[in-house]
Amino acid sequence: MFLGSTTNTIDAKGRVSVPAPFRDVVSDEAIYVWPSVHGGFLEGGGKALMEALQREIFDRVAEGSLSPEAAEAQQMALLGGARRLPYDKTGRMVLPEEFRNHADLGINATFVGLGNRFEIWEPGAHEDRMRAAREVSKTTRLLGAPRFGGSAV
Amino acid sequence: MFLGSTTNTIDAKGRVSVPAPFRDVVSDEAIYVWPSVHGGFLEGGGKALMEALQREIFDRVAEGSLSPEAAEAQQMALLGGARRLPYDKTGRMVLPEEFRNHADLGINATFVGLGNRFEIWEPGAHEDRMRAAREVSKTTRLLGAPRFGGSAV
DNA sequence: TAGAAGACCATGATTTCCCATGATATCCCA
DNA sequence: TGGGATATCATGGGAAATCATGGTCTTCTA
Repeated sequence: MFLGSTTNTIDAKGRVSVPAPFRDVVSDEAIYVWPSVHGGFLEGGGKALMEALQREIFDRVAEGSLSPEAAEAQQMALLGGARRLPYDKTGRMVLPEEFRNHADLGINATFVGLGNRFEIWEPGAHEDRMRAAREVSKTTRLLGAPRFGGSAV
Repeated sequence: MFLGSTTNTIDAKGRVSVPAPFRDVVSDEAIYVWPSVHGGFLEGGGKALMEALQREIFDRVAEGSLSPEAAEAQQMALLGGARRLPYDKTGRMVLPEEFRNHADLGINATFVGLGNRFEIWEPGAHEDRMRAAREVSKTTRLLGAPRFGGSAV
């Protein structure tokens, strides 16, 4: 499971270290990354996630909740934009320039674990987004969240 | 699995480099390509895909979800128009002129990986197609895709 | 025998791999 | 519990391999 946030540096060659905890999650020595259609950041996961996404598209067409046209668009946007990024022995991968541009990445990239997948953000943009996320989550209490005391957050 | 988009140049002889990652996917030293019946682009895959498509036609006739006439039409459109394109030691194949015409290809061709298959587009046309696909896929949320994006959209 | 198609060689640019280094975190034992 | 030894991690740099592409040569065919 992808957990936590880590900010690593991108060197002149476009290389970034994949956070070690993330590396332990995936099976093959690679992660799969694509530009998000929801904003200026990257989404990614392991091989298992890619396969699950494909299967879901297929299943939803079969059950009729997704039109063949929408499925094709989905495949084009997801698979057509995605890339398998293998990392070397030291755990480093190359972020293609197009990806760095999409996420407006400079010399730093923030990896954010989100369970079965993760996101890659420009650190400043991630800060803003986290602030927004905290605002939203204030109104929702999960099991195990403190009921009293503390400033919570 | 075919993934990502790559644009390569077509030389005077009609030769194009098959993207190296694509070459790793197929078993024999060739890919199978045919003009799409859905628009001005080419579709293709490996030997495994061709066999799977044939099998699917056969099976669907057997189970009755496809009439023998429709099956014949499918085979005609698919197998009749398809060609096996072997690539040389350097990974380059020749795109027949009829194919280049169908996809309106000039000096560049964009290979788009879509899982078990791929497409070949004129770069400009592909850009338009990709933009449209990303628009459509915004509305289709798969496996816990992000509900709220960042500041930069 | 001409023309086209296919196989083979050459080259520069890019990418990938490997080693080295410093910093941080982890472990272990007194 | 402290403090030193060890392992892990992120990052820099250089060497080697790969890739896309231009060109030449051979072979088949009409």
